[in-house]
Amino acid sequence: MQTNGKFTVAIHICTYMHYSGKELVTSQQIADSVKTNPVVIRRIIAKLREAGIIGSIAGAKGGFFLNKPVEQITLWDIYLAVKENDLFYKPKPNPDCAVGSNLASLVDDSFEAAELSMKGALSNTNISMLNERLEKILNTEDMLSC
Amino acid sequence: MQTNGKFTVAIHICTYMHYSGKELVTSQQIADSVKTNPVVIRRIIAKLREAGIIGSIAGAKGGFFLNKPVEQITLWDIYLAVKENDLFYKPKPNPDCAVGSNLASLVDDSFEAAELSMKGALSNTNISMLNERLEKILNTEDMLSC
DNA sequence: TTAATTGTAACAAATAAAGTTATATAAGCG
DNA sequence: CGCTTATATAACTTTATTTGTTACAATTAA
Repeated sequence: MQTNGKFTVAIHICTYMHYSGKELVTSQQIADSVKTNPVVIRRIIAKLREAGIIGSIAGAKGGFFLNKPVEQITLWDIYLAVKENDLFYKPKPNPDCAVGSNLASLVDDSFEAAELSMKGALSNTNISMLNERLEKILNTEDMLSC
Repeated sequence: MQTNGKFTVAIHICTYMHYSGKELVTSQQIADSVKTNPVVIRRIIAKLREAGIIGSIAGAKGGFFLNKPVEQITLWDIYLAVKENDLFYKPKPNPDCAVGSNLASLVDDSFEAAELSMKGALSNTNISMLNERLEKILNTEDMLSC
């Protein structure tokens, strides 16, 4: 998986939670769908929780739930929630070189603008829409759920 | 460095080549500016060469040169030249799960649109502009070049 | 012919990401 | 209350990716 794998898994988590129709899903159930470990899922959910996208209930019969209307959970919200680094690597200054010592400030605006430009594309899609697309695909197939 | 480190270094390479004012620069000179190994530089240049951005001359007194007018080398051109993976991780389908088996096709359009949306921001800036910004900064400072 | 340089393969080291184990905490239920 | 199931999170291990290094063939100027 790449650096951005968390984003994709986070979308998977939200889509799965909505699609399942259950009020509460466990990290184990999600992990089965994603084919990974429950701890990996809980780590990503921790970030989605901080962002107010997911809520959790501890203890027996506990689990996770979507904490906002699915129409209001966009891919951009999820992107921001799980983002850890800037999109592009910020060069470390090399003080011995005119170019190397200033490169970061030269590209900073462009890098920020590029990342922000994705907002438009990613805000267009929300979890409700992903679920609609999914239902449409599944109506034309026979498919097992997990 | 992140996955996108090559992009930043590639910008550094082009900016350095133009700023140096030399007709030919060696991978060693660039490596000193970036603070890395000449082979690392040549690997990135190999991609910039494939994209027609940089040309090379082998042998003694050889080196690299910018193969296009600096006004026509945009950050988007460089991004495409050194890009190896898609911007976002494409989920591997999990055939045992309705969500997991279809997620890739659900997010594909959004992911592609997000990546393409950066074109606007990154096409706005070219190597000539970065050099102008650099000269402006250096005029107000005293700085060593390497 | 020698020295300097690119081009590239092969390998090593470092880094980052993901996966795993372990354990504390919380809550439902008999 | 004590057992079971679940989250929360820390610590550690494993794996994968990226970067760095070494080595060497090919090229060209002097």
